[in-house]
Amino acid sequence: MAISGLERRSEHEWVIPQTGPMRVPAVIYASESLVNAMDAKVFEQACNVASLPGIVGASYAMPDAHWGYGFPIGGVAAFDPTAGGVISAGGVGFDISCGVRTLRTGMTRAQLEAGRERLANELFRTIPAGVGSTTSYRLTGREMDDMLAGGARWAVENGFGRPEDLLRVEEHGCMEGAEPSVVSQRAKERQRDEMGTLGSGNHYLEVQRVVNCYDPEAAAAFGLAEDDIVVSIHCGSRGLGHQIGTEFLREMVIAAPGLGIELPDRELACAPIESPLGQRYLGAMRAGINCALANRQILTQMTREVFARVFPEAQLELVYDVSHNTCKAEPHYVDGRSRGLFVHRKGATRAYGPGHPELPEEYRKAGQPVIIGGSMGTASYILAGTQESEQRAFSSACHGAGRAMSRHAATRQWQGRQVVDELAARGIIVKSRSLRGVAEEAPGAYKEVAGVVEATDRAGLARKVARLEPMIGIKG
DNA sequence: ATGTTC
Repeated sequence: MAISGLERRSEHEWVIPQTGPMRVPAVIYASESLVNAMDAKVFEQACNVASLPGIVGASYAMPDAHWGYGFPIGGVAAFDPTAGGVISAGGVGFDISCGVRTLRTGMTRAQLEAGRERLANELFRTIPAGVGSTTSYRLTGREMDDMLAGGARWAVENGFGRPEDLLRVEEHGCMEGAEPSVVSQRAKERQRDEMGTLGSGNHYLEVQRVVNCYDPEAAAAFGLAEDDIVVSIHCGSRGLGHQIGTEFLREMVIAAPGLGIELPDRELACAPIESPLGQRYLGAMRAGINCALANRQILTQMTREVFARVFPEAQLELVYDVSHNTCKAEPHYVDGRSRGLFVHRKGATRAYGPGHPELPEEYRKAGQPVIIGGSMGTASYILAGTQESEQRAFSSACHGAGRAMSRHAATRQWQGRQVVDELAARGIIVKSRSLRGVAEEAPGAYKEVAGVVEATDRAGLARKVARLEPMIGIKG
């Protein structure tokens, strides 16, 4: 079946050939049914990205792609700084380094059941969640700058977690090249008492059980077996990342004409990586990445403290921490030679294959853990990066189910209370301070995560390792 | 995503 403008290259790969202002083709990795269900805006946005200066290879969309600000969410694009390549605030997204980490507890389902209700209550009471949530960890100006430079490493040095955690975080917990001095005072003020908060929207803390190991060897390498209890934390850089995104987006829109950049869409505002503005954004964005890494690290420590009260035997070792909204400098092979590229992944996960030097020793054979968050009430997945992913989309994979309808549409279709009750009937405890938020996040408002993961696996972006089913959800 | 519209 022909889908307007798309050529099918293989079962799970679709191409929009280079035309007009496009500098490279657009490539969509998805099944036929996912492509059919995608908003045409995704294809339009992928083509717009393909027209940006210095783009290398192609503009990619992952199987969970949906309409976003400028770039599609589920979009991947790499740029060569020596060829006028650009960096785009909209290409990273507002929630800089939003991501997810998974902790294994060493507990089985039967052990959890004995105290599940109490654990849910304690987590809900302890983990600050929701719009404008704050904590008592209020940072001084100096501490803020140290946190922005040090990320999760700063958090560990300040008592939040264990040094060995850092081996299982991208960038070993600290994004180098962060420039706290170029982050505005306003961004810092917004973040001052938001460290260790979950936030709202699709962010969550979930207690899950491993229900299926598709690749037992890789699952064992990640410390996972069927019936194990794990905890996943999904959140980002809170007010700070949002403020950085807002400010630089505005500045890039204003600066673009003077930098000789013609924008097909003002939401694609960007600056050459080698320009002073590009460098300033890079320094601020990297500080935003560190903020998110530190935030997830602090939340990890808070979660450990809750478990210590309810299940003292639980261990809570970090499996891995991945970021979904980033632009990172990485070497990639293009046409047989290694080039230093800046890879935007917006709603997309890095998925390094086996043997990559960035990976911790014990994961080097299996490949990078790729954590795919489901919606509340549906499964999450752990995948592993593949060797061929490097040739697909610069070692990238999807990040979640992806929304199937707007938040507004979801609130017309569901009541929060009804969603909570239906999940409870299925044995899933969901706790949230916002019933409207629960309605917006109703499982039915998302694509079928299993189909997205299957397409990701079949497209060769990452391979399935394990499926996780929710047991407790703490929502913003 | 977001002190849910500086």
